[in-house]
Amino acid sequence: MSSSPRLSSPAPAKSERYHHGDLRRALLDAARALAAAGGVEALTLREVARQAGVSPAAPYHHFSDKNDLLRAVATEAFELLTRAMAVAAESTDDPVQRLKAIGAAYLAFAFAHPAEFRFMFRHELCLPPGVPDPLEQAGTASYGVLLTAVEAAQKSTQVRSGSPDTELSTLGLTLWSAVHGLSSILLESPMSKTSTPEIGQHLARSVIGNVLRGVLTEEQRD
Amino acid sequence: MSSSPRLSSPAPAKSERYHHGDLRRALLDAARALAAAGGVEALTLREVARQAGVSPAAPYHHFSDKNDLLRAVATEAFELLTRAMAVAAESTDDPVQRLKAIGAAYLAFAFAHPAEFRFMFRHELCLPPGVPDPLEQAGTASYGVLLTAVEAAQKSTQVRSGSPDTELSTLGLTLWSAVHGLSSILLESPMSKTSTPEIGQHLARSVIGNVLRGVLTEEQRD
DNA sequence: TTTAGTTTCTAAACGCTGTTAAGTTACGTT
DNA sequence: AACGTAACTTAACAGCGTTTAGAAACTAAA
Repeated sequence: MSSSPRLSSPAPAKSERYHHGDLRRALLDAARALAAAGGVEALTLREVARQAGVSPAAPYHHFSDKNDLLRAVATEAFELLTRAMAVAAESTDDPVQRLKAIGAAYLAFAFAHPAEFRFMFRHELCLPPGVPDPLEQAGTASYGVLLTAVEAAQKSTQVRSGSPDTELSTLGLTLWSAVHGLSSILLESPMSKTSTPEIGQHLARSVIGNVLRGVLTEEQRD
Repeated sequence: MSSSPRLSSPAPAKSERYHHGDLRRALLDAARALAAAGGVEALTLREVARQAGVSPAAPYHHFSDKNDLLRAVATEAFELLTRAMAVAAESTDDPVQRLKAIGAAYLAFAFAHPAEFRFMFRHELCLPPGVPDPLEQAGTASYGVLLTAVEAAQKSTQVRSGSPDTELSTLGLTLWSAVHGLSSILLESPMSKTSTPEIGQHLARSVIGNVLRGVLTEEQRD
């Protein structure tokens, strides 16, 4: 008994304990919830602390900065995106369909997490060059899923001839640009309120189809 | 003489006059300069007023809000973009080359005005739906330049057959997505410091070429 | 079990921001 | 010349990010 006194006294509610337990996790979750509810401009460090039930200075023991907190949220969002793209990639064995599935997953992520998507790519979040940057790594990992699928598609289908620029990097960049651009436009445009995720998915299929037709010889229908 | 007393007394320096003359213009210019120098986060309403040599409350006689000032800056940026795209469209008579020129102009604008480009598309700048929004109109005008060129290209070249989705809107959206996505990625990516405008132009040509190949029957080389 | 050391938090303050209210100055008109 | 209006200033408010100093709780060794 005396060796485990904690069992005798019931654990107080997290909000009443002086030491939070996992404040870092709570701060990240609160930040995510605030961004989802009111956009990035509603994401205040003081409000995050308030939601977690701690003082305004408490977050500074877990994040060096407000930017540091935002960077961590963005990094986790990229990890989620990477997983979603990887799951989509495993949904089919056909390389072209796989590319379409990855693009659809990308757009679905943007619609599911609009607030995070809007600041995941902001360059001011990145650390200065030279310093290892988890956000940059997480973004590169997402891009890597696409690049792998592009490479597979290139091997299995003939790359359109007569085009000197259809290297891996250019093909991947073309696809990433098209899908990222579409996601941004649908998300930021005023018409985004009227456009449902279903419309977005349909447009994504069309846009990806258009691009793939330009890049691969084999034509594949929706 | 008495009818034009201003000529007798030399006009005092703008900074010394109580009435600024054209404070609205000065605020817009100062805002643009601040954004160009230090990004959007450096664009403070108080600093804008400081640069214009007026008190922090003065801007409120010309803009209802900080957002209102930002919206005006973004609107003017869209007007500049529209002009640049229109000029590029007139640079050639070939419809496909015209599309490439417009895309290159878009990317060149993004590189020339990165700070403005980064917030021109933020949806929180837009007015609530229903209210006539100059920013939305200016953006639609830019898009219109592209749509007109796409329409011309569709008439002059055969649209690739067997694709049910190659309507005007989808084609335009595909091109806009690809070019906008590429601009965003090049601008926001950490590698953007190393990528020169020339590299960007080259990538733009490749990406647009890839997309056009998917959309139009006639193949045209760079 | 006490003690020392370290981590995690609070309280209070700083300068900055966007914004508003009330008062002042200059302009345009009659 | 006087008045009404528009453009500005001064002063203040709450809220923000951040820092400093100190209190509280956990950890581990004596």
